[in-house]
Amino acid sequence: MLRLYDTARGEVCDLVTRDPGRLSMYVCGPTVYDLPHLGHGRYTLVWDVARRWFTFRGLDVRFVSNITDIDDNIINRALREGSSEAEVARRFEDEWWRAMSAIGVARPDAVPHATQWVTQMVELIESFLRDDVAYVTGDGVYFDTSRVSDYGLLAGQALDTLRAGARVEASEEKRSPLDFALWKFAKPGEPTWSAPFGDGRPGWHTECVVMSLGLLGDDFDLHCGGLDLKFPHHENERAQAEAAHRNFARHWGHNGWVMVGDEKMSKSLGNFTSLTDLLSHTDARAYRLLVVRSHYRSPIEVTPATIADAERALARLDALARRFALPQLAGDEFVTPGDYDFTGRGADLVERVVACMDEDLNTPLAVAELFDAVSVANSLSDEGNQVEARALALTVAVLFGAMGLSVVATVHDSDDEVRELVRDRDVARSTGQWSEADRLRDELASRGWIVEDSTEGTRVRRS
RNA sequence: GGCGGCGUGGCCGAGCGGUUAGGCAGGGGCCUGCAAAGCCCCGUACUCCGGUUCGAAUCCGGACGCCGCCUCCA
Repeated sequence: MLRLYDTARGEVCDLVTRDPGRLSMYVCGPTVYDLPHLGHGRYTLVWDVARRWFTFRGLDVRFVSNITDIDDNIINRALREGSSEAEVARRFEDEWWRAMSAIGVARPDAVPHATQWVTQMVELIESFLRDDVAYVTGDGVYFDTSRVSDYGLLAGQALDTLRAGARVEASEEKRSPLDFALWKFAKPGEPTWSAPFGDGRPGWHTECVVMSLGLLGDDFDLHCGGLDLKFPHHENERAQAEAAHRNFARHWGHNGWVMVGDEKMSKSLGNFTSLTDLLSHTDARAYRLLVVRSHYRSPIEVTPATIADAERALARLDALARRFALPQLAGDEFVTPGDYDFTGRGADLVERVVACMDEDLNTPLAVAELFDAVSVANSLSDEGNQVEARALALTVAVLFGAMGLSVVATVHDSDDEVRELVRDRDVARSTGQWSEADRLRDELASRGWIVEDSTEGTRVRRS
């Protein structure tokens, strides 16, 4: 039984899906007004791993994640750049998918765009006005949070205690500081959609309720996002669903922050590193490994030291892939167990990893099991037991693949000159000319190649 | 002020009542012409103070330190 921490209940619970054998999940996507940073990278990786794992475990997963393509930040950026909102949104959405593809995060099954769902949002807001759950002010339509009795469930706080600490916003017509905008009336020059209660644009919290319910239906299984969305974003989504008398997510998942020193990485603090920057000098797989080596609900620190650590660990996996000529799995195709016949040690490993992963996606424990198996596979091979060794190594690759991490056996393409040096060195070694062989190795090293001798002759790989 | 989380060996990071977590780095050995890769051995850690227990990193109480949310944020 798959188990997962549910924020609403505050504990790890059985993941009982609406339809047996199927799982619907919605992950709150980005607002496209800037480059994706490491925090976006972490949440997309975490939920990509979850999606792949659920698939590996035999669930038919439907994965929906939105793009918020209209909001204040986009408007401000367009204004600053003298371009249009649509242009800004399109440009950064392109950047987004480029980054996602670079870190190996699979495309969602559906990608709703806020601007495509305005009609449904307007209908929802109208119903709120009709039911007196929302009210109109000078600048928009607001949701009356006092109308939802259990408002604060996700935050774990009662409404009145939330209000006590809320900072008061200036020039506010809201009845309560907790009330939130469902709709913002357009100022001159801003993008606008017509609505019976006044032309304008939708508020952020309204998009996700409408799109998640619209695409996955009432009572869908899993709603995920970064911990910062827990409150107020997800709370506000919940409140709307409740006010609309619709069953919302059965289960809530939230991932922890990326930290910079002792601070959370965030746009407002300005302490972020873009994914593009990271990937310019780091194997994207190292970032995925770094992410799965800690639990998804814990904070992680991404520093040159932790990245370097992950890169070296990854090199160990790639060495395994080279030694056993393992296939490169993961990528767009999801790994499922049906294609493999696990026996003996491999079957035991699968069983152990499944136990770790099924219990609230304990990837760090699973990774520990896998690294143990790496040593065992190498030992078996050292002892000459090639059949068992390779079977176990393959199982390791399959299970990492199930988390979306491919091990890579690729011997990088070398040019003619390099191949000649390698050939010369093999000749020198076979005739015992050690100093010549060493000189050729140094020569290769100076060109950025690491030399590895094997029974099949000299092998080189990029340093 | 309210709510929540965290403090583990040089670093990263699991565990959450009794058994070696794991990785990286470091030391020693094996293998190798020498290396690389690989294997073996080595650190005996849990912020502090009390308590419960045959036994606590793990439970309870307290202290200290740190972080987050309550406001846009993945």
